[in-house]
Amino acid sequence: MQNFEKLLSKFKLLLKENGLNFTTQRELVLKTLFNYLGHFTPEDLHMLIKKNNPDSNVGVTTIYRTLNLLESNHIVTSISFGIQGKKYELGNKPHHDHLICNQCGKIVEFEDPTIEELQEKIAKMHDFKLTEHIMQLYGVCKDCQDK
Amino acid sequence: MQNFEKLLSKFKLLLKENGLNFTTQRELVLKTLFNYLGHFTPEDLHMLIKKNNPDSNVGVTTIYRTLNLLESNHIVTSISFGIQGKKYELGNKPHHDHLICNQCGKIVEFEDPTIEELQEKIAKMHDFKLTEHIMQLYGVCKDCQDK
DNA sequence: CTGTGTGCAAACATTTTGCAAGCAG
DNA sequence: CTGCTTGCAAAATGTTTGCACACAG
Repeated sequence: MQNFEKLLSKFKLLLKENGLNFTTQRELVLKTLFNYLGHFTPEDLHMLIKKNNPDSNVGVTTIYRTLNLLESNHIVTSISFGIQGKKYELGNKPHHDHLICNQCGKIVEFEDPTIEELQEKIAKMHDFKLTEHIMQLYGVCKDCQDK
Repeated sequence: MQNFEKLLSKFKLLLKENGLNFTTQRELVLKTLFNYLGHFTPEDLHMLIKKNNPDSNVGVTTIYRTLNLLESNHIVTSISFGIQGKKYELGNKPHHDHLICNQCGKIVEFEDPTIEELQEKIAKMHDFKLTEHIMQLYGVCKDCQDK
């Protein structure tokens, strides 16, 4: 999912299938997530949208509702980042986990197939059928260590 | 840290060192955490304490304040369990992670040194100095699969 | 037109804070 | 006594809901 048009079509299709309408607000949320690839709280998104679209008038409520809608359709993913709160990211990347800097809040993504395998093994040992997992490494990034 | 007396002494010492007082409420919180080893939200604890000590009168506020105090002294640890919210557990066990059942909410603890090593390796690759990490595997436990 | 979507305000749930009164040392 | 602690009520957050109006199809 490299370009916005594709993503938008997918979203429109999903809406249609569920008898929902395509609206400016919903498009704005999706577009903002796409343009500022990253991790946002609903409030972050709200402010970003307002800043970039001063003429539009999108309420926080709509952000929450749209994010829930997008999440249940697996277009975005939500993750809880401790003190930073619950954040959303566009779910168009392969599965990955996060490294978080305690000082500046920077979030770095990484993948590690070996860990994924180990997780499966552990789940099996305890007779769990795994559905998802969260792995977050907290620490201090290079930049902050140098300060 | 296998018995309550030891834990209590440690706590009292800590209080003294910081010029804080030892009070019934603080003891109750610690005792409850010790007696019901598990994972509790502040509200869980509040209710447990009230139920087991009908004569005492401990406010939610105190629970929060005491948990923060215990956490900053590394006597308890807090973990965010997604929809289940933030929970606290006594920090007297070696480091471990959690398997959580999406259906019944059961929480199973496990350890895996290999994963710990891999996490260190990943942190190093990204020039992070690791301070802590969170790993939670969500799935369906044996009991719930059988239903 | 009809039904879905929206913003607003109010309701909620959870956690924090200000304060006067209550205990520990 | 002195000052740390407490419970209460109020405030602060973050999120959800009810409702009348607005808009998409």
